[in-house]
Amino acid sequence: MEDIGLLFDFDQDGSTDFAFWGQMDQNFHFQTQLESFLMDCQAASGQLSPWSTFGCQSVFSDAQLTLTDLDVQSPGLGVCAEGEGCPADEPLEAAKRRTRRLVVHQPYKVQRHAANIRERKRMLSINSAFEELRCHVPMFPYEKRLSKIDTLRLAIAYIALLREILMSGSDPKSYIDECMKNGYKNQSDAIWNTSDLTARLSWIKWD
DNA sequence: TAGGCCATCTGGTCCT
DNA sequence: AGGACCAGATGGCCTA
Repeated sequence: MEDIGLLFDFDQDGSTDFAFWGQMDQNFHFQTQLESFLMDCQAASGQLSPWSTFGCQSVFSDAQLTLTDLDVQSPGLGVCAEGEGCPADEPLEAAKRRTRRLVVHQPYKVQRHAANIRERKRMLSINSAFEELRCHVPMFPYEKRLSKIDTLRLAIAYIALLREILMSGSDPKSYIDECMKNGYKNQSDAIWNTSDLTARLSWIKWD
């Protein structure tokens, strides 16, 4: 039984986009396992842009085994070595050809890469939440994308103002107009410039 | 060119 | 033990 690791760099930027590792014994059916894994990758890549193309390069320059080893030990796979001018097949085949098999002498490295990938996915989900939040805070039509910190601060100020409107029981539009005329005094300590906030709200269609 | 913003990597800590 | 979460470090990109 030996450890193997597969590292995928789909966008060919030199960093690992997906890692897969496990143990392999004599009965290990490499092709089946790899195909099923690549199907997972394809499914995942649909959600995790920018993984749009398959192009794999080993990130371990000191890999102990190469595609030649893979060829010998998994004769059914039909892979060819880099630079052999393989025909352009569908992405799955291309990925298989470019996949590197590694004997993991550095299990920490592989685990670290897997952790990096998870962290990247986590950050992607946070960023998508920020995008969603940006859609719910008042923006000027001509305004460029808000930074994360500005999005948070504006959201805080916006929520505070909405609460005040609710508490006042008055019509939102006239409340905003009044704020524009007299200057909005925020009851909270929101960092966001409050006159800027009311100006933003004046763009909102309240009916 | 400095400063702001961001993505990524990394190691530490907490949680399941 | 492994994954989630977090914060610090770093480097790239953009803008004033």
